[in-house]
Amino acid sequence: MRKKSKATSLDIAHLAGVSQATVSRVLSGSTLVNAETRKRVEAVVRELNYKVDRHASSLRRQRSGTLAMLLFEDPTPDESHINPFFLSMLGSITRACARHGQDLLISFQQLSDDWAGDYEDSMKADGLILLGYGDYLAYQGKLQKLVEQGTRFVRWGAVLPDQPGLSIGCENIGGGRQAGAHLVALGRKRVAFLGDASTHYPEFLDRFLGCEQALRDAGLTMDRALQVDAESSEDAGHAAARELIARALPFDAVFAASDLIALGAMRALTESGLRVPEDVSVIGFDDIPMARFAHPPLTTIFQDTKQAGELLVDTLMTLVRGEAAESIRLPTALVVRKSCGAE
Amino acid sequence: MRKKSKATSLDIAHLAGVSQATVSRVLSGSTLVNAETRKRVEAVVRELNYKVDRHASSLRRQRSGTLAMLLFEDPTPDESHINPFFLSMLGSITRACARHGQDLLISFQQLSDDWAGDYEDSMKADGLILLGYGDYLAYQGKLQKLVEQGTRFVRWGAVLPDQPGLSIGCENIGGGRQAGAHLVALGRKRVAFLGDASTHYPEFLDRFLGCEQALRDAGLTMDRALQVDAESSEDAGHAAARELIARALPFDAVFAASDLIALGAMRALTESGLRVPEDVSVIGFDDIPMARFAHPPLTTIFQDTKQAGELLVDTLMTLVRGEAAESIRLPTALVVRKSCGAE
DNA sequence: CTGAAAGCGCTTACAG
DNA sequence: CTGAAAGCGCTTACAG
Repeated sequence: MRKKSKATSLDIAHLAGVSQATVSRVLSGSTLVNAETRKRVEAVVRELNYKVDRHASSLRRQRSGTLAMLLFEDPTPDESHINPFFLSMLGSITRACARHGQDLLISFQQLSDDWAGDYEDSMKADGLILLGYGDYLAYQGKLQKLVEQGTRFVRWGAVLPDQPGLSIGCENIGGGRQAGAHLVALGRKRVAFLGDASTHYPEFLDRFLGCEQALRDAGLTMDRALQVDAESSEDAGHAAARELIARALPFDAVFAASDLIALGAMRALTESGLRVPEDVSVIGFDDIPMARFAHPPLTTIFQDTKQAGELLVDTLMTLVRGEAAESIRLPTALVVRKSCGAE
Repeated sequence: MRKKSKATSLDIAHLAGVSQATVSRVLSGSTLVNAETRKRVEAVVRELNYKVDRHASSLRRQRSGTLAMLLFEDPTPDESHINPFFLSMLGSITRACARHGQDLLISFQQLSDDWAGDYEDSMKADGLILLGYGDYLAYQGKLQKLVEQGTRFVRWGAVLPDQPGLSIGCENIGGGRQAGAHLVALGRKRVAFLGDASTHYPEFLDRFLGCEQALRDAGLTMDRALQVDAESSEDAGHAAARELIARALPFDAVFAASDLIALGAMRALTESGLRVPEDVSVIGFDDIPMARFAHPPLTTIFQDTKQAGELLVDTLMTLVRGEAAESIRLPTALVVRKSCGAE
């Protein structure tokens, strides 16, 4: 059942009556080939449906023509579930790779894995796209080492001043401000924040800080007693909201650091007899597909995952070509639905 | 900024005082190595953080150690959006590949692309996982050619009698029966079907047929005038439901061929002033993540995407090893929520 | 514009 | 158990 052995460039050369080197030149689009010769070779190539052997080519060129997308998540290493926010980037990352003529490898990684070793040193990939929430401080050192090794990578996440390597992320502070301002405009005064708000989770922290700024502009403050840690998952959101309720402090709005947290929180709120948005406004962050199906539909801060995916790949390719590139912060947008009580 | 040139097996050999061949044997886990020698080599390997060059290894072995997951969708070739049903398989496919020590390549494909050529002939992948809804009849010939070429592949889809190659799919007829039986038990008598129900879309057809059987068992019939074509998307579901309503025939239930169709249909129904589930029961198929967030939460037929992903990879690897494998049909399960009016 | 030749870094018969 | 050697299928200086 093994197929008839594949044609090689030497076979093509014989059939076209040229040297193997010339076949290679034709296929790599070299200009150093006579038009006639090129035609002849191309005809044979088409006829035999010949394809350049990727490994031989990569071995010789010392370039794999492949990018690796590594997903790492602290919480559930054995889960086959992927954070929907990253999932929504997958499509545009895949397409952007195709546009650059690159193949895309995808893999789950633990914090303990040797990312550069497994993908770059083994020549499997020319560059890495790092996606994943998790304790930033915990893998900062790891990123530092990647930089020292000269590994080419780009990560999605907060764009921080002294970070190792490049990031594509969104305007988390700006997004937080949009959320806070919306809540303020609706007359909310006691805003709870669900999600970690420490330097371990800089994206969440910036969202918190942005919201705080918006409240301050309105002469209000964020009460730290209304902040509950939560990683980005529905269950964590549910637990955090229950904890918030248990604290028995008054609040009239919940700003969830992510939509998943917001979804879990709405469930907990409803279970406790609190009405959304009548009793409490809920606003999320991300605008994942599930957000608009929530009940009530979730008002949230949109992050442009399509553009994010493209930028991630474009930036990485710039690095792979050996050119300089910079971190980028994407603007966010408020998406008003029903969960805050607007309209 | 290029990193210091990578160590090769020859470097390791020199440092360990053995031949390059021995280093290779140690790294490929050969038993033909003295325990002492092995220790010595492994120590050097660890110290230099040496990794076998993937391309040199694959070129020599004539095996890529990689599987390719090809997603093809007719409708929106330029969209970066992926059908959520396939997205939910991605996690388990990724993990299953890791378990088999295989890398996973992911790519969008057009029906016109040369799948085998681009991935197998070029040695990029040892086998293909084909995912995608689309006109079965249109690519049946293509699958036939893959078989003739000896390309190793497995697809997700209907398990049909004379199909080319192997499929992993679910019991579509059984699932259709479960849907029909549930509707019947609820007293519904005029069941509409949203989705293509022809041999071009065998999965949808089987679901239709299964539902029809369940109705027949109860002395009822499916009225073909209540069937409206729709591909698996929310917009198509919305349009199909509008078309159904426009036909002005009485119906008290909608069986959507997929959850996406059901979601779009519920929206159209509501817009037309019909209440779900009071006026019309709606049941979907797939149980995508969005289903339980729908309003009302969508009753649907569950397909085990986690197991599907594992089976897809396991079966493909069996083929890659040159062993015989078979198509598999997975059981479905009724998931009762609120959209049919049960409870 | 074209060909002969070297070499990318491995794996695996072949000898010993 | 180990080493010397061939060769996987390309790309790319080097000559002409």
